[in-house]
Amino acid sequence: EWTLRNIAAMKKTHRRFAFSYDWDREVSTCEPEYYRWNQWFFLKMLERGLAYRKQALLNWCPKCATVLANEQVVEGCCWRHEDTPVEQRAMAQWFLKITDYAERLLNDMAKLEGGWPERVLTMQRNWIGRSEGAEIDFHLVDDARPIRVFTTRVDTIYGATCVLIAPEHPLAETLLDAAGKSRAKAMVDARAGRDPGDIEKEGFFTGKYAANPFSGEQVPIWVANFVLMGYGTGAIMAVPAHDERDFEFCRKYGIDVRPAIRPTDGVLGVEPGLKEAFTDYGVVENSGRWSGLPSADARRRMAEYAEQLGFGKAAITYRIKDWGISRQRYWGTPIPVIHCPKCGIVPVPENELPVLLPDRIEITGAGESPLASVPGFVNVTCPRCGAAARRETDTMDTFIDSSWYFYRYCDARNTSMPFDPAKIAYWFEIDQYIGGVEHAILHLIYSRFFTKVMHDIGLIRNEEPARRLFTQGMVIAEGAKMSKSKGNVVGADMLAEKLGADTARMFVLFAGPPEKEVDWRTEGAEGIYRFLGRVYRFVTRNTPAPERGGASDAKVLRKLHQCLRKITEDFESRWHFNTCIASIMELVNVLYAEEENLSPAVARECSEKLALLLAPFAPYLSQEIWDELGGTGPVFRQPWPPFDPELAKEEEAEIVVQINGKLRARVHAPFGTAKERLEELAMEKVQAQLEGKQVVKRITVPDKLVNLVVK
RNA sequence: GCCCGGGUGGCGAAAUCGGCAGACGCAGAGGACUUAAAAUCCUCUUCCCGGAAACGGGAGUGCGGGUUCAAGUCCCGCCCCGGGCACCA
Repeated sequence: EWTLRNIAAMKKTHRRFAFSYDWDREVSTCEPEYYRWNQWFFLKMLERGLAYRKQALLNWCPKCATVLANEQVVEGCCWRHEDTPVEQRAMAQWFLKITDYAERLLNDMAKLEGGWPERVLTMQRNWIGRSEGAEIDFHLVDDARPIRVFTTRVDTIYGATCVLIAPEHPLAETLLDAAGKSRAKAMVDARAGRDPGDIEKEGFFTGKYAANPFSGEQVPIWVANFVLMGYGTGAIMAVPAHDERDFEFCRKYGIDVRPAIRPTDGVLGVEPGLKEAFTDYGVVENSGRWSGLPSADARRRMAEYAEQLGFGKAAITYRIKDWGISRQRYWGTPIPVIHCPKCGIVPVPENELPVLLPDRIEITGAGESPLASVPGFVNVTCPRCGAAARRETDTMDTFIDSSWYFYRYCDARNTSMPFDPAKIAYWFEIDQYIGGVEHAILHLIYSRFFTKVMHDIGLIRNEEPARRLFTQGMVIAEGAKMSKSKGNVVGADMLAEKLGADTARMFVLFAGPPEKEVDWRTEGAEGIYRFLGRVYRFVTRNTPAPERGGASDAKVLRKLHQCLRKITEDFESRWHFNTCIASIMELVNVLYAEEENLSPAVARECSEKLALLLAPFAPYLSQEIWDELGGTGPVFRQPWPPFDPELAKEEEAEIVVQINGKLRARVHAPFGTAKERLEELAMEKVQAQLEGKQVVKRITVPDKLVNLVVK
């Protein structure tokens, strides 16, 4: 940060530089003041209908004894306990309506293009999962009740040969007999915690029929285990001829496969020759008045038609679901509401915030929040009617804390607001944010959501938190990601203990570019230790520097300024600190080689610059050297040293001479030597190899290369 | 299955815009210093062929093609590894 600030100041470009570090080490999110503002935000959202409570099937981690958000379930397991499958539990829980923001979260990604890694944007796009289609009502033949299905391909509706509902679909309750219900229940249970790819498609006929509103045709209604209640309407029309999953299902149960789309340049597939579903767009066929239309037109017009006749409409479905924030943990911000038997859900008045955690509690892990067993916390009076009431005992997901901590940074001691909007207007957006990819669809989507909510409340002007995002690679130790929560960070600590913090830090930076994943090995660390020793020895034996001739001064100064240039440029752009360190090593190697011919002034200059160059990588040694040299104060108070492009310039250009693209020789010439002269020099040099050949073409890149094409 | 990354010496890696492949470091070999060892300093270290050596020649960036005077880098087709998403209708 010191280096970047200084470079920015030097170039007078970036006026502001804000950096974010791991939040739970910086702003303390478990302080009463932080709770207060978490709760304040929650109440604002409640006011706006963005926070709500509902009974739902939720992901439950038995180890954490709490529910989790969808984003926190990884391959059917808890994100903190990767081998513990989550269970489904029906509970009343608090949600934040992130789905209201799905469209904006998606559209505003255009602003992040270029500044955020494409990978992260793609992951968010997939997670939001916008899908355009139509909702269409099929009607029960018996009593005309509608079954609403979602489809992206209305154009295939004449090929629908059955309607499939999810086993937990509300209609199942009324359509099925006792045996059917228990089969449906078994399907739901069999699905829990398993990889969907491993589950075979299964279903059974409900005995009922529904009418296709377009064709009037009556098709059977089946319960199918691969239809998800949580997506779309929980019911689909199966078009086996044009959907792979439907095809597999219908073939298995002998349900009709009937084509309704033909390839644009082909013919309609006809039974029984159909071996697989044709899922591309094409031309609508066998579909009454719609036949002959291209798929894209039919999709649009059929949705409009359904809307006119009142049995459907164009619809957009998102994969993202509302953010479940209730946790049955002790450690978290209490959700500031009171349940009154008369008034229902009553928000805690703002002047009573923050609601704090009780001190003495017992953690039972019994499935209810630990707070529920503290009568002094639970038993309250309703702020509205004064009747005896119960305080909400769930606490908030800690991802709430991390969603806005970086705003709090700018005004951490404010006690009348979460922060002063004027300060945020000055600092934000964040110029550069740094974090791991593992947060692509967790923290990085939540904090974008929070930013938009705060914008809508009128607190901030920016609609995105960070202009640029850098995702550092993970450190892998014994095949597992190194992390605080896993507690396997010992490698780095032990290295620091053995070879010092400077060596440990520099070794990690030297291992590879920061965006790349690294396997944790300590084998090369001695090399860094040795290098730091070499630096220290050079400085100490040259302070004061002995009187010597300066024959190598120019050469050494050139290397020094090349190194300064390299690091300055790299800090501004790529952050490839491994090559920065390599270039300091090169400099030190030159210093060792040329030491005997170094004037005292240049030796001194190099020592000073080494202290500054090393400061970002090895701060302790750097300060040590700085003191040794008689420098005052912290080395970090010094400005970053500018490089002199003139001094960094090579004396002469080295010109590569190629024959037919193969390296044959090198010649030296002053920079800017004319093309003709370079070619002359090159021909001269490789004369022997041109014997008996004819030069048909000459390609010359000034100051770089001459390529002779010969026959 | 779909969408991203990536594949370069014994190892970590470098080559930033199509222009010297392997910088820098680890490991290894040899030498200097030392009674000796450690530490330090110096030299060598992609592979193959020739040479006592200096050096010379050839091959080479996962595989097969292509574009170009010139390809690790661009294009087409494969293989392998890592990550993300995944009965999302």
